[in-house]
Amino acid sequence: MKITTKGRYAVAIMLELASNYKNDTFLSLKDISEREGISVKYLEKIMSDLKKENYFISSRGQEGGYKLAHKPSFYKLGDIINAVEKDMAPASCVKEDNSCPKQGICKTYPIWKDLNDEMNEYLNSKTLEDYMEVK
Amino acid sequence: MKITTKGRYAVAIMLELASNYKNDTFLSLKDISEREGISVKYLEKIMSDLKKENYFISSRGQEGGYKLAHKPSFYKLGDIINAVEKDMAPASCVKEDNSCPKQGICKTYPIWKDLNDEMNEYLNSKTLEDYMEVK
DNA sequence: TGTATTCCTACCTTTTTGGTAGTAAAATAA
DNA sequence: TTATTTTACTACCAAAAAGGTAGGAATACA
Repeated sequence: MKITTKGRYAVAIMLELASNYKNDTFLSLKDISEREGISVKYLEKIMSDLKKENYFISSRGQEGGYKLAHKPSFYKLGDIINAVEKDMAPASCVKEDNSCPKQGICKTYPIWKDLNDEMNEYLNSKTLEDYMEVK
Repeated sequence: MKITTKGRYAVAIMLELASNYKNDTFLSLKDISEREGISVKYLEKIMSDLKKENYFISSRGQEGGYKLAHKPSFYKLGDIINAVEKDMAPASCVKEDNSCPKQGICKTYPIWKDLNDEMNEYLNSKTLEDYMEVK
């Protein structure tokens, strides 16, 4: 039931960028790498997933890097995690494209459904702003 | 973030046994296998994990099988899942034996902590009785 | 006494995780 | 203009976890 490093690192990256939001400067993966102890290469990979959501503005070359495209309160934790994580639901049957043959009969379905709802309610009610460090 | 088949099947098995509780007869893995579509061999493996918790009374041979040692309301979903699942916490840092070097500094810790609390609150507040079919 | 069942220990294949490597493209500082 | 820095993109790979199977021994009952 663990969230993978990808999901956890994605949130860490986004929090770093959120902290830098008011500066309006580009933050490089090298800087994030040093602060978070994650290789630049792995950060790149995670960024490529997050990028699809049009989450940030980037610039190459010296003084380049990333900055958030929106303010921190725009980014829900659930959206960030779902962007990089394959499968967040406790069971695949609670998703829209449920193809389980026991659909409608299964007695455990309500359990995973309720758990999924609990988790989503929490993850969609919180944004980066809620967990930013106060400065 | 998915719960593995082991965790999901464990709950299904326990619900089957809960449904049979009032009969006070032994329910065999063969019967559960047929109803749930899980091989007897895999059921055995899951049972061996659950057994450590002294969850049931068993009998071998003809007319043998398992029955619950306590009434359905005794079994919390969280306990059942934790008995078979290696790691239920969204991140290992929220557990007692946390050995993360960034302990105390990490800005994402509160996120996983809060999520873990939400999940546990739900899973420990529900028992088999809450999800048994009404007959 | 035969059969049905639990019990116990290995083993195995596939998928997922958690990365690394190499190179191209672009932006900027000098 | 040129060297450097940084993002962008594609491939690859090793270790761990998931999801089982296989084979047999022990035991209870009909």
